[in-house]
Amino acid sequence: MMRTRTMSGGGAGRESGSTAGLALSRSRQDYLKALLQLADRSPAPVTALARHLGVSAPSVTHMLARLADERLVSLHHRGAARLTPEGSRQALRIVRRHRILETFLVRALGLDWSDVHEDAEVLEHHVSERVLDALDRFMKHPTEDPHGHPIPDARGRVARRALAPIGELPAGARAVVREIRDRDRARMTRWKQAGLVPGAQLVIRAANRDDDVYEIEVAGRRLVTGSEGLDGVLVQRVGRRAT
Amino acid sequence: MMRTRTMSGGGAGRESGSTAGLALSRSRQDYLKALLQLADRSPAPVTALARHLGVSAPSVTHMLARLADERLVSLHHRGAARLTPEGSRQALRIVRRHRILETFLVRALGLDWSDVHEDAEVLEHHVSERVLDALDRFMKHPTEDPHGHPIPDARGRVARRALAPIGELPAGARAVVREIRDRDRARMTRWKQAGLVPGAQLVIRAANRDDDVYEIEVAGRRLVTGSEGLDGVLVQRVGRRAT
DNA sequence: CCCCGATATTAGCCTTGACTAATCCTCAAG
DNA sequence: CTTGAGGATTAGTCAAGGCTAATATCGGGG
Ligand SMILES: [Mn+2]
Ligand SMILES: [Mn+2]
Ligand SMILES: [Mn+2]
Ligand SMILES: [Mn+2]
Repeated sequence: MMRTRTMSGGGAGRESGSTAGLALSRSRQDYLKALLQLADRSPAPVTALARHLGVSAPSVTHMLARLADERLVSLHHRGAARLTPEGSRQALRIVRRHRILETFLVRALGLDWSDVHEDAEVLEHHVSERVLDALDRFMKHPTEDPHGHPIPDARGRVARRALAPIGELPAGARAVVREIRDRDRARMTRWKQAGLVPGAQLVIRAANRDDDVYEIEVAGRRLVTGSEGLDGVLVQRVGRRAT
Repeated sequence: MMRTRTMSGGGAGRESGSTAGLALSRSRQDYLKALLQLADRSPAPVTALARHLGVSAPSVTHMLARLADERLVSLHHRGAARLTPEGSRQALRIVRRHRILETFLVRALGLDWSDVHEDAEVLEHHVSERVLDALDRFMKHPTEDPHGHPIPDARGRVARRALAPIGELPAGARAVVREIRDRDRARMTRWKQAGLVPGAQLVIRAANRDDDVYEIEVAGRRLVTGSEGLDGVLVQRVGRRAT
C-alpha cells in the first residue's frame, strides 16, 4: 500500500484529476468554508480558524497540513492558510448548498430565518446532488438566501456587491440593509425585532466612534447600539445628498 | 468551555435515565433499525445483521455489546440480539424520519420513488426535530411512504396490517399491491416498469413453487418471474371467490 | 461420544479528527 | 541586540467504528 489517500474503507476512489467527486469529509468542508470567509484578503491565521470553527489550534495546524497535502489550501507565513483554486471551488459549492438549504427552510417550510442557520450547517454536508438540485428547482433557482447573502451559481460564481458594514457609515447617511450575518442567533433575533432585516431602510442619526455609540433610525424606530457585531449588517448607501 | 463537537466519550455513562436526549450516532441508529426488521419474531443472529448492514461480523459483535450496555438491545443465545423497549422506541423514531423524508422527496420534490431510499438513509440521521416536524406539517401528516410503508406516528405507533408476500398467494388469487420493499433499487425499477406499484391490482395466473416460476397479471400486462426477491412485494388479497 | 463446519468472539490494527501539555518561533519593543 | 508574549507546532492520547486473522464454541451427523 502506498499513499492511502481518499479511498480508505471499501470505496471506489477513482478520481484522479481535480474535478472529480472526491467526497470531502464534513470537517474538511467546514474548514474550507471558514477559509473562504476568513482568508478573503490575506491568509487566515491558525488562531482565527480555531476560533471560528470552535476547535483547538493544534487541530487546525494538523488539518491544514492535510488540506495542503491535498492541494486544497496553500500555507503561508506563520502557518496562515488560504484556499487554492480547487479549494475555493469546493468551498463555494458548500456555501451554495448552505444557502439553498436556508432558503428552502424559510420559504417552503416556513421556519424563522433567525433559526435556520444551524440546520443548514449540518445538512449542507449530507444532501445529495440530486436532492439539492431538486430543492433549487422547487424554489425556482433563488439568488439570495433569507439573510440576503447571494447564492453562488452551480459553477461557483457569486455576484459581488459593493456593500459596507453599517458601522462605517457617517452620520446622516441613508442606506438599505442588504445582508445580515447569520452565525449569531441571539444577535439576529434582536436585530430582527429592531427592524434590522434585509430590505429595511435606515438613516444613521449619530455615529460616535470614540464612545462606540451609534444611533440608527430603522423603519420609523430609533435604535441605539454599540458597534459590537454591527459589522454583521451590510448595507447599501442610497440618497447620496449630505445632511 | 463546552465544545459542541465530540463530547461523547470521556467517562462514565452519565445517562442513567431512559428518556433523555442521548443523540445516538448514525451507526447506532442504523443497527437499531436493522434489528427492528430482522429481529421481528426471534432474536437476529450476528451474521444476519452483518449482511444487512454491510459490515463484518466482529464489528457487529462489538457494537451489539455497546448497545446492550446502553440498554438498547438484549443479547440472547449465540450472540443474537433483539431490541429492548427503549431500543424499539429509538428504532421507530428513525423509521418515522426515514419515511417522512422519502415521502417529502417524492411528493414535494418530485423525485422518483425508486430513487429516494438512499437519500433518506442518510438524511434520517441529520435532520433536526424542528425540520422533521416542518416537513411532516408541510405534507399534512402523511401516513404512508411512497413504497406503501406505514409511517409511525410521533409516539412510535404503527398501523399493523395483515399483508402477505406475493409468493405466498395461490394461483387464481386476486390482490392489491400494498408495499414494495425499498432497499433494492434495481429490482424496484424493474417492478415499477412492470406495473408492480403500490395500489396496483393483480391476479396470480400461475404459481409453480417447484420450478420457482410465477405468472402474474398486473394492470393488464402479464409478468413471468422467479420468486427471487418477490417477497419484497406485500399484497392484500381481495375478491375471495375461487377461480 | 466425537468431530467438523458454521458461527461467534477475541486480539490487534487502522483512520479520522479532536484534545492537552510542552515546546518552539517570531517579531516588536526596549 | 535581547527578550518576552503571543502565535504555532510537536508529542502523546482518546473515542468511535471499522477491518483481518486467529481462536473459541455450538450443535448435528456419523
Ligand atoms: Mn457545516
Ligand atoms: Mn445565510
Ligand atoms: Mn441510515
Ligand atoms: Mn420506504
